[in-house]
Amino acid sequence: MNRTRPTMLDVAKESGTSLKTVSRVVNGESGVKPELVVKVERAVKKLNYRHNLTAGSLRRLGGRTKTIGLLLENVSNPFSAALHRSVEDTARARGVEVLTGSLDEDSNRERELINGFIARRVDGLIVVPSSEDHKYLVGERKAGTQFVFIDRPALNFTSDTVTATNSEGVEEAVKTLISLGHVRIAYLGDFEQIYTAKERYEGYRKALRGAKIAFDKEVVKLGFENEAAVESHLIALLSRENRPTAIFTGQNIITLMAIRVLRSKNLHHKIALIGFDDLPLADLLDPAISLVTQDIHVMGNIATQLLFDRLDGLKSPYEKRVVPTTFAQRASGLIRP
Amino acid sequence: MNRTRPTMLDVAKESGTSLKTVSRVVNGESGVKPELVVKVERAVKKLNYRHNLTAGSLRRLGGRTKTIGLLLENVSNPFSAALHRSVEDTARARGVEVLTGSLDEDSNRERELINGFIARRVDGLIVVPSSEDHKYLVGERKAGTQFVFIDRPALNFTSDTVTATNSEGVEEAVKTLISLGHVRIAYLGDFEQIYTAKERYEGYRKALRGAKIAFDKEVVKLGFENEAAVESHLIALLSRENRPTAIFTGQNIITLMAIRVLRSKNLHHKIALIGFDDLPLADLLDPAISLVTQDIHVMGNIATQLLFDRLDGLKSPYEKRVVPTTFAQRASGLIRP
DNA sequence: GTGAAAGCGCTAACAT
DNA sequence: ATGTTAGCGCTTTCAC
Repeated sequence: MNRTRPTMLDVAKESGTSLKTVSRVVNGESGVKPELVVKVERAVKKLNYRHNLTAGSLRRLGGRTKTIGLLLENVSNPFSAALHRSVEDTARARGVEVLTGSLDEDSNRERELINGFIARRVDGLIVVPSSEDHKYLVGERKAGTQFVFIDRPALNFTSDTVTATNSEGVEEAVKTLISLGHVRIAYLGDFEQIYTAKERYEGYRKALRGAKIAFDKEVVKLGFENEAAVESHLIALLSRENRPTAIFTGQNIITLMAIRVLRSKNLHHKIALIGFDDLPLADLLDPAISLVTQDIHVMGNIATQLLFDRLDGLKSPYEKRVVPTTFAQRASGLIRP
Repeated sequence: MNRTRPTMLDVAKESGTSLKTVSRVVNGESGVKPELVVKVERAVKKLNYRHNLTAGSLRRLGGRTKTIGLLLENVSNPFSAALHRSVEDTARARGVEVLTGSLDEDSNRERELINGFIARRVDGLIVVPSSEDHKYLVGERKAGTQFVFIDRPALNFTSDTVTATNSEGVEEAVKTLISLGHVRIAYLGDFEQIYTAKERYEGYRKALRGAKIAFDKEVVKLGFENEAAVESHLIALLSRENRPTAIFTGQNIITLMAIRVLRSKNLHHKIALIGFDDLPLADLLDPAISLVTQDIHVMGNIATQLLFDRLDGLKSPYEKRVVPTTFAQRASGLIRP
């Protein structure tokens, strides 16, 4: 516990060289006589020396720690977890480690975590934002910390951003429902404050407008406090006389709930359903569930690469990268009115 | 980019106090006159000062960084992701951040990541191990880094460990199959080198032994190179004349494949299936899938707390905590031979 | 090619 | 209650 780790000076003494030579060897710098390299390496092994990167970053020009931060909605949801993996893979190739945290749609938590990560001097941050104002980051960027936003753009803060074609993806899917003859198409999504929720909802409205279907607010609901609220809303919706013949769900938890409720009412073969975001096993359900999905791997990869480009000094205008969604049409989306 | 962040000295000058007073205020230490606190806080705000925790840890007794490392099998698989979240929550309550990494059952990757995290001077590590020998950690622990193993124990390295009742959980489930009259019960699991795989398989054998059912190696297979191998094995298994009447799958990807293959052969209502590990939507499939699941949240919480206890100086013998599994019996596990 | 000295931003130890 | 000084382990700078 209290024994302190050996330092470069200890290694220098053990190997009969100097501090600086040890530093050169440990950092793989060229221009050290091979026999000294061997001596140093022997001493490193003997003393079980471990380089202290954090001490080095203190003096190093630019102060880089080779650590980045990743802020997700919730590390345990499948979308966040997949994003995490793709960021990790891209970072790994560069010897960069990643600090992670869950924001739970809480703007205070966003600020706390960003502060916590900056206190640990991450080189940059990849953020799925949970707040509605990011101008507090201006000072951080000036101080050298880079930011890339993913899934949702920053607000009041121009920055590199990677998003999906939320609106277009939904529009395409809803259009297929319309082409099957559906007119009363319900839409259940997240609160409009959430960028992706707003975009997806916009796609739904565009599809209706394109087909000249009158908008019916009775079958639209945005924002649910919890899963139970989704459930009771669906039950009410399906109990109406003039119930919808198709449902579009703008998020995976809502989709899940819709599957459950349709089933419990034995309507799963009668009412069409298309959801946004992937759902494991969706193709094995009866009926198989139609989904609009995002290419998470590509999104994470682009975001991480963009962050590294900025850290490497890229000075071009901030980029808005948009990654196409995929429409997996399956039986639940092919049910006719 | 190149502008350097303000330091405590800058804040001291700006506020007309000294370095040490700023340090006291920033660290929330008591015994500073309220008016000085105000002055310092004003200067902090004005200069946009951000405390540098890594610099502090260099001099601080014990050298703690308030950062821990978490090594998982793969951050994007549901088990790892859930574990991650529970560790994060427990760590958050203490102001500790977490560095994460995926090992992919690769022992080299385990050493690399542990070295990388130690180079960043994490206070401790929570590890789902992927190697077969951990005596290389003895020196690290002596140097002050603490370790807790989760899901699987360390080898050749005595340490705190949190595991589930793998064997007992499988035994109970297989016994219910036997009680329904099944005799030819297939077992498909992971390679025996993986601790949990071995334990689960042991539970299967115990259940057979207890019922005096002769062991039949024809229906047992441990270890698959990839998903396709699982699939082809299952197809062969189910094409036999004397095919099994029930299947136990020791891991979620194998369970998934079993669901798919049974369905494609239209045997999903004829052959019983029970799997290990949770599967989202399992209760919505037809038939609903019986599963033996782990209480991941509890496991992560215990492991993290144990790590903090050690960091706080707990000197008692290393603990082996075992968390009970749960058997969710559903239709697929109730099919009779 | 190698080393000595200074100093990164902070906390510890010791004044005052 | 506040300030001063040394030094954590490293990289930089510059001298040899």
